[in-house]
Amino acid sequence: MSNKREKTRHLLLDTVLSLLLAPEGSPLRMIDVAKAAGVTRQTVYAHFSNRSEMLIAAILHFGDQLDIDDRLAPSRAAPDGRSRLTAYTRAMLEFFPAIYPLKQSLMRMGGSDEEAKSAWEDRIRAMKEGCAAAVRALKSDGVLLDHLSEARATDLYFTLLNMDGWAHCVLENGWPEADYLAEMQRVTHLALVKP
Amino acid sequence: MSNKREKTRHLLLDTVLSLLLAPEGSPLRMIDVAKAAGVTRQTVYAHFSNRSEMLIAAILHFGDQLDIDDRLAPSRAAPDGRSRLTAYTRAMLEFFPAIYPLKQSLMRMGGSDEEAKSAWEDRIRAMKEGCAAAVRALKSDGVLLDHLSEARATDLYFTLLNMDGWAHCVLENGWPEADYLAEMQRVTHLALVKP
DNA sequence: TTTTAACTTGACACAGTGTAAGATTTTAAG
DNA sequence: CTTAAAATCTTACACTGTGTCAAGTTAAAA
Repeated sequence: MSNKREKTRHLLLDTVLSLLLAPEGSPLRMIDVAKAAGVTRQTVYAHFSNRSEMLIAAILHFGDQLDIDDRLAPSRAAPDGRSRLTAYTRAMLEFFPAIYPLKQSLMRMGGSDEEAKSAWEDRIRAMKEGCAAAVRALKSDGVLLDHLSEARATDLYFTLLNMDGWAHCVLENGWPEADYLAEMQRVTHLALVKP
Repeated sequence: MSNKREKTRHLLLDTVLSLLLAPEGSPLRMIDVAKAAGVTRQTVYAHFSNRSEMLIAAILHFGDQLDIDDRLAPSRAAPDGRSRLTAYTRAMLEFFPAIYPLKQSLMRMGGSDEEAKSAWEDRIRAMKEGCAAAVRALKSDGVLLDHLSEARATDLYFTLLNMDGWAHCVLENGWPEADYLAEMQRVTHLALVKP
C-alpha cells in the first residue's frame, strides 16, 4: 500500500489552502506551493496535472473540512417554516467568515482557472439548495408571501444572503456580526414571510 | 498639434472595452488589443506603460460613456425621501446591465491588476455615495427606521442593491427586469422606511 | 518641403507553466 | 535485512506572455 502518496497529497492541499487563505494575496505560483510544502515543483505536478486541477482539489478539500452537515442540522431540525428560515440564515452567516477569504483568493486569480471557479460554484449551489428547502418549509406552512413563487422566493432569499454584502458591512464597515445577523433576519422575514 | 496620438489612444481604449465586453471572456493579452486595433503591440506600450494602466484607463473611459449624471437626475430631483429612494433604486438597476459584463471581465482577470480593481471600486464607491444621499433624504423626512443609523442604513441599502444578486435573478434565472425592480423596491422600502 | 512625432520592425531578457528523463531516496514487502 | 517498486529529486528544455530597446519607416503639421 502506498500511504505516502496520500500523505503528500494531503500536505499539498493543506499548503495550498494556507497560502490561499494567507492575508497577503500571493499569486500562488506552483513553486510557492512546492517550497511551502518542502517539496519540489515536479512533485506537485506528480499529484496534480496543472494548476486548475490543484485548485479544484483544494476547494473540495476545503469543503470537506467545513462539516457542513453538522452546522446545518439545527436548520433541518426546525419545527416550522419560520424557524427554519431563521436557523438557515444564521447557519449561512456563520459560514461566511470561514469561506470568504477563500472566495476572495479565487476571485483574485486568473480567469485561466475557469474549472476551479465552477468547482467553487458547485459549493455555492449547495448553499442555494438550502435556501430552497427553507422556502419550501415556508410554503408548506402557508406563510410564504402570496405573490412569490417558490422559485422566485428562493432566488430572492439567496440574493439577500450574499456574501459580498456581509463582507461590506462586517469586514469593511465594522458591523458586529450579531447586528448584521439581526438585520438579515429582519429583512429576510419581511421579504419572504407573511406578517 | 498632435491629434493622432489622442485618436489612437481613444481607439485603443474602445478596443479594450469591446474585447472586455465580448461574450467570450478572452484573457486579453496585449497582442490581442494591438491586433484588434490594427496596431503593433509596441504602440500599445507607447500609450500605456503596462496592462494595469491600460485597464484603469479603459475603466475610466467606460465610466465617461455612461452619462451617469443624466441618469441620476430624476433621483436628485425627487421631492421627498421615499420617492428619492425609489428613483435611485431604479436608476441603479438600470445601470447594471451595462456595467455587469465589465465587472465580470475584470473579476476574471489576474490579481496582478490590483490597481485596475481599485479603479473599479472607485466607481462603486460613487454608487454608494448615491445610496447615502437617498438615506439622508429619508432621515430628514423622518421616515428612516428608528433603529438604523444613517451609516448602517446606507450599508444595508448598498448591500441590498448588489449586482451579483441582480445577475443571479435576471441573467441566470430569467426574471424580467421589471419584476426584479419591483421586488427590490418592495424590499428596500421594507428594510429602511417606516411603514 | 522639411521636420518631427507616431508608429513599425525585429530583437532581447525575464518569469512562470508544463514536460521529460535519469538519478536517488523511501517505503513496503519478502 | 534485503530488495524491488514507488515516490521524490535533479536538471534541463520548450513555450507563452510581459515589458524593454534601438533603429527604421510613415504620416502629419509647420
